[in-house]
Amino acid sequence: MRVLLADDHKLVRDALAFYCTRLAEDVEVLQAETYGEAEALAGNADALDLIILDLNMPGGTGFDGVDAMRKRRPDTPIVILSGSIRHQDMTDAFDHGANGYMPKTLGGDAMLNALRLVMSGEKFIPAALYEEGGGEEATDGLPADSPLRNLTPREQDVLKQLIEGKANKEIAAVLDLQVVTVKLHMKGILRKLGAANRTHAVKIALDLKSAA
Amino acid sequence: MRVLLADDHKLVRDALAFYCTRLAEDVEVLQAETYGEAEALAGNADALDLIILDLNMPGGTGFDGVDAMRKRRPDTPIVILSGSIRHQDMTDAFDHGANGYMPKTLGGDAMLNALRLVMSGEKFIPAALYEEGGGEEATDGLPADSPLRNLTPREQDVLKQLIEGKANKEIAAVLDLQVVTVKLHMKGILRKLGAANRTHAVKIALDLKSAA
DNA sequence: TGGCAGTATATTCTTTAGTATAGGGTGTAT
DNA sequence: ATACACCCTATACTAAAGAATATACTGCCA
Repeated sequence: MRVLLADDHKLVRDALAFYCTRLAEDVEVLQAETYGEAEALAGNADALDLIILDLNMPGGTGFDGVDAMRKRRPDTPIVILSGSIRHQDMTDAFDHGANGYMPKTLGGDAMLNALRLVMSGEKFIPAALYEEGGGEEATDGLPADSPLRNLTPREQDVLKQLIEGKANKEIAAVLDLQVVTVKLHMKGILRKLGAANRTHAVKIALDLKSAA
Repeated sequence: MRVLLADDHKLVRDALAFYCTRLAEDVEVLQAETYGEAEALAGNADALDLIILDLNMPGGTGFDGVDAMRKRRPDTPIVILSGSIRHQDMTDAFDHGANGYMPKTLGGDAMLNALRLVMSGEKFIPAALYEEGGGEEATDGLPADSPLRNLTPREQDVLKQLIEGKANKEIAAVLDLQVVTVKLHMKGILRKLGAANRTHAVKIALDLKSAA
């Protein structure tokens, strides 16, 4: 049995590789540190029984690596590894053809069994995905654990303007601030939402709202 | 290890019991033909590692049997067996505290691995449940007069990446273009959507899509 | 065959976005 | 009283976005 394992953290790779050796009698684990390496390995390897991809790797552009891998290996089960349990990430993963989404918080036995399940042709959907859908809403329509709740009032003001597509200068004019101050709050928003830039922040914020 | 197995069809019970014996070294399977029998067994048995309940048993009134069993055994994983893959049944099952929902169409290996997964503390959610919600759209579902239709194919490619929050450099990498070319298409997008900047364009595009 | 739309690239430029660091002003809770 | 979180501003810098112009290749249509 051959497993392709891609993660930029050596520690995670080692732990995962150890689990993988317990999947069957003879398991060969091919390790990759980047999407590029992973694709190269996937191109060379004769047969693969399982592909494990970390979602956040340097040089990785979201789900493009997943798409590329799915295209290259249409029939090999792909499991997405992720540190987050963001609802959107999970649905995105399955929309991009993944066969499983494994939070790194998953325990060893559960992880092992999840991998077995995927290899037997089923999909592994973490309970968090379902529970999010059935969760109750707070009074203003946002889930209690929404990252949007972590924003300070001023940051929420800025975010509201940002979603309208306004530039920093315009936001500053509306809120009667200096542009530097808008940038300050913007930085807080990007950090708290885990966004790489303002446009990304808009997507994340709208996803969170529509999910609520 | 002790498993409680309730199903009114002897054939199903026998098949399941055989699978259960493969779950571990020494497995004791307690079989029940009705909810009443199952509850009696659950009351007597000292320890149970897994409970498997058929959804449609004579005398069974929907999920009442599940509720009763959950109340009697708050910490034992319960897997619901069902011939149907009705979406409502699945969500109901999880709402009533089930740890898994197994369609009888599930293959042997997959079934075995699903049971293992549940016993390791996770939930087993069949892919059918998710796929119901995440159904794909055959066409893009856009109105014929949508401004999005005025975009050239390449501009739509760029817009798609833009909505993901990607920077020009990243978009260029994904589409195998130079950054200047991305900017070219970007300018076309901004003009055709009447957007002042890329973030504004995302808002407009998402508004148009959600309105469709 | 010439015009046209779409695609792609290069160069140059100005503006905006984003990071970093530093400072000072509120409150409020311990 | 003194931390702490939030808020506002300033300076300085790098990176990215966006505009403008020019060149060039394709396919298509009249």
